[in-house]
Amino acid sequence: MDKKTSSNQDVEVRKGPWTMEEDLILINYIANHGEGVWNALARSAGLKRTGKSCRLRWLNYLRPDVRRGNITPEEQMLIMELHSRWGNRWSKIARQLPGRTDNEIKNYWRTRIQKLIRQAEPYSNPKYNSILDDASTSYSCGTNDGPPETYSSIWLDENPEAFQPSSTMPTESIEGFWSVENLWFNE
DNA sequence: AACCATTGCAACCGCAACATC
DNA sequence: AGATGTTGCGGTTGCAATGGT
Repeated sequence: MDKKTSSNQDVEVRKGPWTMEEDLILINYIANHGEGVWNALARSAGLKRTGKSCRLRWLNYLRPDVRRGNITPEEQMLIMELHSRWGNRWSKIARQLPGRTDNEIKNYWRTRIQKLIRQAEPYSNPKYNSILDDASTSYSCGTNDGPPETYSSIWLDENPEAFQPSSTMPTESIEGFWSVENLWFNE
C-alpha cells in the first residue's frame, strides 16, 4: 500500500498516508514559493506524489487556516441548513464555513448526520425518508423549492439540549487551528 | 485477552470544466 | 477547432481506532 509505481515510465509515485517529512517538505516549499501548478510543484519540491495528492493534502490539512475536528453545534446547524438548500454541493457548503474543507464536511455528513437521520427513521416520518433519498444521491441544484422543514429543525427535535447559542464557539475556534507539532504529536 | 463488527476519516479515483497552446 | 494539461468536485475505498461480546 505504501509505494507504487505509476504506469508512465518508471516514475515512482507514492500513495497512501503522508509522512511528517513529506508534510514538512510541502509546507516549506509553499512557504518559499507559494502555491503554483501542482504537478510542477510536486516535482520541484522533490515529492514523489502527484500534484493532485499535494493539492489535496495542502487544502485539507496543511493550510494554516484549516480548522480540524470539533464541528460546533452552530456549524452543524449550518451544514444541515445549507445541505437542505444545495444538496451534496460540498465545496459550496464549505465556503460558508471558514476553515472547513469540503472533504471534512462531506465526511461529517456521511458519518454523523446521515446516521442521525437514519436513527430518526423509525419514527416513520415521511420527511426523513425523502431527505435520506435526496442525501444519498444528489439534489437537483438551483431549485429553491426546498423542504419547508430543514434538517436543523429535525436535528433540534432530536437534540433539544444540544444547541446552546454562543456558548462554545470562541475556545473551540481557537483549538481548531493547527500547528505542525500538534498535527503530528498532539492528536 | 482475543476476536469480530462498526465507526470515522484520510486519501484516492474518475470525471467534467476550464485554460493554454 | 482540437489536443493536452491542470484544477476542482463528488463519490468511494481502505484502514486504524474503537467498542462490543
